[in-house]
Amino acid sequence: MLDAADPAPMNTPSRRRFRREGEERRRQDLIEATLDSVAEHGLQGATLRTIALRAGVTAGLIRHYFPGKEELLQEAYAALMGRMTEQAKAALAIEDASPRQRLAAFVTANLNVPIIDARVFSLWTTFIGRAGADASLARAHREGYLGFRNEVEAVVAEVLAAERREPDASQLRHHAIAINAIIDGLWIEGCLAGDMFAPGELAAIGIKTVEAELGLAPEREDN
Amino acid sequence: MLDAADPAPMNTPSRRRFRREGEERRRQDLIEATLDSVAEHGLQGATLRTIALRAGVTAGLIRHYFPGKEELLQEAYAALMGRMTEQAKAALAIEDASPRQRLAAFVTANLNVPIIDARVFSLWTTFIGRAGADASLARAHREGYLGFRNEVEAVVAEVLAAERREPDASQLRHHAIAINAIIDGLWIEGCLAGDMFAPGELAAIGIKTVEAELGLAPEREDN
DNA sequence: GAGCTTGTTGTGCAAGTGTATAAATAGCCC
DNA sequence: GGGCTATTTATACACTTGCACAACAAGCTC
Repeated sequence: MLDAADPAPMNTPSRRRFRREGEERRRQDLIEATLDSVAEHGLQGATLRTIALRAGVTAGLIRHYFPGKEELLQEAYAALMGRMTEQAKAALAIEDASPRQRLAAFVTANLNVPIIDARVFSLWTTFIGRAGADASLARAHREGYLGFRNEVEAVVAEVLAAERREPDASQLRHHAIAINAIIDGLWIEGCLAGDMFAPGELAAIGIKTVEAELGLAPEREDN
Repeated sequence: MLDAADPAPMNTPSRRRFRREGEERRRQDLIEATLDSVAEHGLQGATLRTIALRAGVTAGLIRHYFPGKEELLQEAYAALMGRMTEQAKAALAIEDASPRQRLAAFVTANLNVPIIDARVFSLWTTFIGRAGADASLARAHREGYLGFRNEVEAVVAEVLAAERREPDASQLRHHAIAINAIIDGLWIEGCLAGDMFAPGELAAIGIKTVEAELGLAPEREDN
């Protein structure tokens, strides 16, 4: 049971067998393994050896694709951010829908899987927590946030225009900030304690709250 | 200028001088040093030596007050949570005010310093990020969150009662979840990019959004 | 298939980690 | 002031970490 590392019975010094993967494939695998490691045990658990093990290679290989651990983490964070904003924006791109429907679809998309996901949340917190200290991280976040908020602001403008309302720039900005906050806040609640909410409940609350913020007449119901 | 660590000119093997502080004081200092270290460099940077240096003692002393690093971190987290919920609830305790005023004061308090603070946010993210993996952390958070939400729900009930409204339990719950999300979301935006908002702007948006969610008539203004 | 390139492994190392423990001294009690 | 005790320092140790580098073999080219 002990020392089961040697398949050959004799003193074969045989190395581990391996395959040469394409460069892009390896980088992708390493980045994914990095995200997995960070999500599971935080930055602490993301050691080169852990990452390599998860990617099915040995630690030394990482240095062949990345100058150092720091760069690997940065690329992993960039990949994460890219995926998140891409998914969020995709929800806005539905065709043949009224502005109000598109806004509702946007809220719904952001308050269900796969956006509501404990793994993504864990990654977000570990990286974003360092934004206060790391300037490049802070800038990356700010750009992503502003991009997101501008998307929201654009839809809000369409929704209000369809309602014959004419908000000025300041009001639009306030609406966008508020709606962004509603989505973020509900997203956190869902990620941290998804089992406390019925399926679709967060999305329903989100839509109702957003429409109240914009002063849209509710479909029906009182109080 | 270099090697100024030895006050005695000769080969004195003199140990570092020290003072015996009270037990409670030392524990408090160590916990504070821990929070500072975590806030500044994350869990990675919070080594026993770093913490001890910040607390003005040597690393070995920590083991005299805490069984191990794990326990020190747990106590530090508990202290942080306690302080946060205490501050938040204190804002609700103002006397001689209408329910609506108390709610507004609550929102305002949570969207200004010292609640909006990059250091606290950094601490929150580093600890909460591990809630997905660490069960005790998750439970601690859930209790704090539910306590907070129940406070909100109680004020909401008072506000609506003062308006002669009679929401049922489900509606109350939805309002509390939504308001909680609004505060959390705006809190994050303020912590991450406080300089993007004018002083008091977040609080103003928060109050407006919360009152819209509850269907309270705005003081004045349109659109 | 021989040979070459380079992706990949394995080992080594210095720095740093948490923990254990012995030595020293600060400050109280008499 | 002398002696005791527990706080505090200092050192040691086993272990992990990121990184450097030499050896190796996978798979292409001819």
